[in-house]
Amino acid sequence: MALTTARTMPGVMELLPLDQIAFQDMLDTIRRTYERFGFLPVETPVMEFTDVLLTKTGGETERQVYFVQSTGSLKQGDEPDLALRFDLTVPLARYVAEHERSLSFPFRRYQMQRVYRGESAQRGRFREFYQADIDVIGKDALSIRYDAELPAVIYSVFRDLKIGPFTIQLNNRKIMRGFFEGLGITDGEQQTLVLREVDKLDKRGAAHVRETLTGESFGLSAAVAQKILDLVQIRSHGYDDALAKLIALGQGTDTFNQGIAEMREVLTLIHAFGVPETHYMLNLSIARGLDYYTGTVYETTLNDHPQIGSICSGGRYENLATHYTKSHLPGVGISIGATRLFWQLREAKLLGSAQSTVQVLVTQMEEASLPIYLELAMQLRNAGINTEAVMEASKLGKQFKYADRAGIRFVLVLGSDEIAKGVVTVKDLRKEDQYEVLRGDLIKTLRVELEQASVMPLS
RNA sequence: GUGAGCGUAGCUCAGUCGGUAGAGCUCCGGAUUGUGAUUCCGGCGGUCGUGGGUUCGAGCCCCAUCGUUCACCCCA
Repeated sequence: MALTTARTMPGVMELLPLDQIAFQDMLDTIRRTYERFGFLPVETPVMEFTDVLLTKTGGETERQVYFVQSTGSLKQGDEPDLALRFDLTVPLARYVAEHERSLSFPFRRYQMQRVYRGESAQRGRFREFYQADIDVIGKDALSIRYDAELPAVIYSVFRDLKIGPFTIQLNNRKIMRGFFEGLGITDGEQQTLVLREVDKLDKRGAAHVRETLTGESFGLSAAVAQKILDLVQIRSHGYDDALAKLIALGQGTDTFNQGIAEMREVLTLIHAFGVPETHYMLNLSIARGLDYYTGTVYETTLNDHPQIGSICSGGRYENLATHYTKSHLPGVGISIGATRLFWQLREAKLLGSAQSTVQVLVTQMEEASLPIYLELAMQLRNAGINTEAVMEASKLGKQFKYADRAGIRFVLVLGSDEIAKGVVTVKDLRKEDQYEVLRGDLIKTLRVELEQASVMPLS
């Protein structure tokens, strides 16, 4: 029989167990922080009705959507009425609209699930990937203060992930749009196009942006382009500097003034939340491509690895669920692309090698003593220690090799010598060290070892 | 969706002028019957992406096709 090549589609991340453990640790850290800030868990189905998911027929999103169809419906030639979600914000809008009367507002939810996009294969781009989102949704209104809370969450998450220094970059679209208005760019569409172009500043450089803005498609004068560049090249260093730079911008259109006022309040509260001023800055070129952001926008980058790009982004939107309800539901949210983040951290060798979830391996010295090994293993499990017992007789060397490759740090050896003496040999494969302990002291000893191993892992 | 590059062992790759297919790593076994990750020895593993053409002869040249990677677009 001809074999089928075992393979996965491109753009999916499938991991070996030790990497999977590291990835799950990452998700656990994010989840713990979200919960610590008082966000509630939500899960939604991977599939949604097509008409619900594709309310805005934006060419770009529709191109990337995977449609889902049952075999029967496919044979009948029907159009698919289901599709896979491509982000968590649209399902959130549907969720809030559907359960509006049962939810308490402001609604603070977190959601960590996989989303699907028909991307063409490219480094760091996935067709299936995890997003870890938080959003705060208000009924009728939502205080600007929540815009300052999210950076505090972002700070805590990335601090706890221990992936090196990072910077939360802040901007407000009202500042940008208001500024463009003042320059005579009053058309909303045109403003959006300029926003997108300006957003490329850090990647492509000022010269490229200037060239595009003064080029055919935009047709802006050199003087106007220069004024835009002068604004969007503003960066701050520290809290006082950020406030000073905002004040120095002076007055402008109503939208502009409102943006400045919002940004000032957000900065003041971020300071009050205790986010160190080394970890945030104004970057007036940040715009985000998505149309629905209306005020504050965020982007977070790793200081030592700028090529990784944004590892967390989001912003304020004026109305979440216009397509599903007449209620006015403003919100602010962020999204961490967990799959891409993990992948790029691994590529950049920023992840230490993970240890197995198996904490202790009980080796099999003599087949006749198997009942003793099994009993010992159960005692350890009952004490809360993840324990694997070797079930098949083999050479001790093989059993050690197995433990080493499986990432199991502690190995117990219990042969006739130990049984006679009433002790167990504990070997630490990472420290290359071994010693005997009394059977009665084993659990206490292992707890101390495991505690030390988790606090100070040998990399 | 637009443009460019690359397809040889599980992985990374070599393969001269067109002359019957190679290495390293990995994996399995042994050296070592109570000790892994080092070392040494042995073994498993390929329809050279697929189809056609040129040729006495094609991994190599030509055409097509599929796959894949990169850039743009967009995005986490």
